[in-house]
Amino acid sequence: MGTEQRRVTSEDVARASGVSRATVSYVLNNDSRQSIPPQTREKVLKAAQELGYHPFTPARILRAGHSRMVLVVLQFEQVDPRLADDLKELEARLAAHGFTLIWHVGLHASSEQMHPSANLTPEVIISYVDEHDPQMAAFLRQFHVPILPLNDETSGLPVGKAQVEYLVQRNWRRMIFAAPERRDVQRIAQARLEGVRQACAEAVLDPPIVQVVPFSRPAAQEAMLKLCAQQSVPYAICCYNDEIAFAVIAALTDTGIAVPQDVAVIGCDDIPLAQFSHPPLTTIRFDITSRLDRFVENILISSQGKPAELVPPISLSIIRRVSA
Amino acid sequence: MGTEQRRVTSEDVARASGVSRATVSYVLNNDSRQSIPPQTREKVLKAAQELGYHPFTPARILRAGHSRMVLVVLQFEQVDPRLADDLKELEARLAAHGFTLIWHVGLHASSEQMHPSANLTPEVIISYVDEHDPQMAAFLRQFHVPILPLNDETSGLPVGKAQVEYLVQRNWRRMIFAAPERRDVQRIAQARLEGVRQACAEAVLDPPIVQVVPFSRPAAQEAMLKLCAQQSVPYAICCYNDEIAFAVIAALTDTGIAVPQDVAVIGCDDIPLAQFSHPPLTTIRFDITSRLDRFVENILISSQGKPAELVPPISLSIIRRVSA
DNA sequence: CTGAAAGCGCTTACAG
DNA sequence: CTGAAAGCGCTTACAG
Repeated sequence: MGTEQRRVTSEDVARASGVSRATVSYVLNNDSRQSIPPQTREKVLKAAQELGYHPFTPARILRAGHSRMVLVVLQFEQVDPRLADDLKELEARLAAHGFTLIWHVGLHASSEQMHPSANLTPEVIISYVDEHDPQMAAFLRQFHVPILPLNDETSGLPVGKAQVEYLVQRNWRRMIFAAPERRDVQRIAQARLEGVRQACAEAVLDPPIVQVVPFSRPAAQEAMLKLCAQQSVPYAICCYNDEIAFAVIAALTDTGIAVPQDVAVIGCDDIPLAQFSHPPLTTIRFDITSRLDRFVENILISSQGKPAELVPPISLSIIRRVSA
Repeated sequence: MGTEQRRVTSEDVARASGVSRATVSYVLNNDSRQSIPPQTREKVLKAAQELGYHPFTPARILRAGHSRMVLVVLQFEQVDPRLADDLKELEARLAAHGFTLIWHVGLHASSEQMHPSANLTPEVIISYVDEHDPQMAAFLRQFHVPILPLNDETSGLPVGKAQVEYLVQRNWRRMIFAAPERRDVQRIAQARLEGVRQACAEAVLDPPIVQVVPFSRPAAQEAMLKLCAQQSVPYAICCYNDEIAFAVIAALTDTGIAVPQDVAVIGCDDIPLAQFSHPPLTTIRFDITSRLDRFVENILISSQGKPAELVPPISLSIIRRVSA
């Protein structure tokens, strides 16, 4: 909308079709409590069409008092294709209740500061981010609406456990945890590491060695060299996620260590490229869909200002390929 | 906001601090044309704080007549980390002009239908999608605001050309184009292929063989086998993008063909994982940043309803690694 | 069946 | 310096 041309309003449509604004609204919203004669209806529809009228959303929201918008907040790095299926499903179910899904994709910390509520008016926030990060928490809070975490703590611990349990079952006895450098995922990384720790303890293994793996090929190789110095093969590496697993495998290859003969590597997320790694990556996949029913219920409950119920934990499955 | 509790309004703040709504607004918006005594200012600020007041955005927008929002529309699959840098930069520059960046991430065709303007009120749309797709075009049009394509046609042709020129320079004479199956990128894929064609013609080479590469490891290998049947090494493969390149390299490896000794592979995008492929992937990187100045200008111009100017083409650079 | 009117919450001329 | 009032565009009781 430019500064120049005035907005087309329902007033304009009313005038053009010779009825009142009320009637225009009734027709355009298909109000079932009114019985508008087909003739009038036609006139209104035609005028609206010709004038290119479309209701101005902010006025609608102001009148209604609610936006029927649900905001998904995530970090840029979290947008991976796996998520798409879940969000598609969520979007469809929400739509059935008249809600619409919108996004805030966090680019970096400072940008969160600048968005004064991003001019958005969601009724509920679905958070994929770490709400325990103070900056992020402040960002989420400024919307003054209920916040529903989708990836809660429960997705951390079980991942580490599942990785180790799979590896132990296949007779690997020495566990390494490949940690990321990225600061924004440290919390979830810690949770996964804790899962690895617990599973090691339960299997009566030594505690895992933690190795940070930088996300550049030379630096990753250097890290692996350091690891080799303190630990001889065979051992298994539980990676924070699939991207770290790619870095680990590349570094091992560069170092001349055979995967999975000498060292097993397991990732997490099952990104689309996982099948194309060399060797193909064994990894863990989340199944969020199973939690969606309860989750949608929670959104509806939250939008009415009532407290949401607990959501059952995410279920995991192992995608077995070659690397472990 | 629940059905239960009433929204806290500037009226409430005014009452609590014993001033008028006008004064509340002046204080909270730091209106420089008014000189409010510090005492009054304090009172208002304190009351607002205590009541947890925050202005209701839709009312603000209705009053102002504009939202100062810019909507970025892209497909889920297009959200890759490379984009983050560009959008960060764009966001920062827009913020300097009082504009805020919001997102619509398209999940699938049908979902576009359901979003009746997604309840959003952007002033300008930045489109990363294929506006020539009728469905997408309809979706974009329903916002009734100017649409600025960021990835225009110019990003297609030059990519294919750059790939071939690099390969020719390194003495590869036989070109293959590895095309994606995904329907949503066919248009841009065609443009890149056309670039490959033109560059081949210019270098007086045979026209490229087009090979569609499915995105699953066995299917990709099958495709490569088919290719091998009609073309013996050496040849070079220009991939639609890096993900296809991963699939191609995996398939070649499975087939026992050496990269880059027998076959060269070049991608496009320089995704973060490109460095970790086996062998490390040679690819092409976009530099959108250089176009950003003009682009931001266009956004400002468009928001005033004036026609935008042409944006200079994206510049490309080769990221040379091992695969080509 | 249709229209005049109120009101959602905000900002900003305008009058004092 | 401060307040009463208008108006952004919409929907929906309410009166006819």
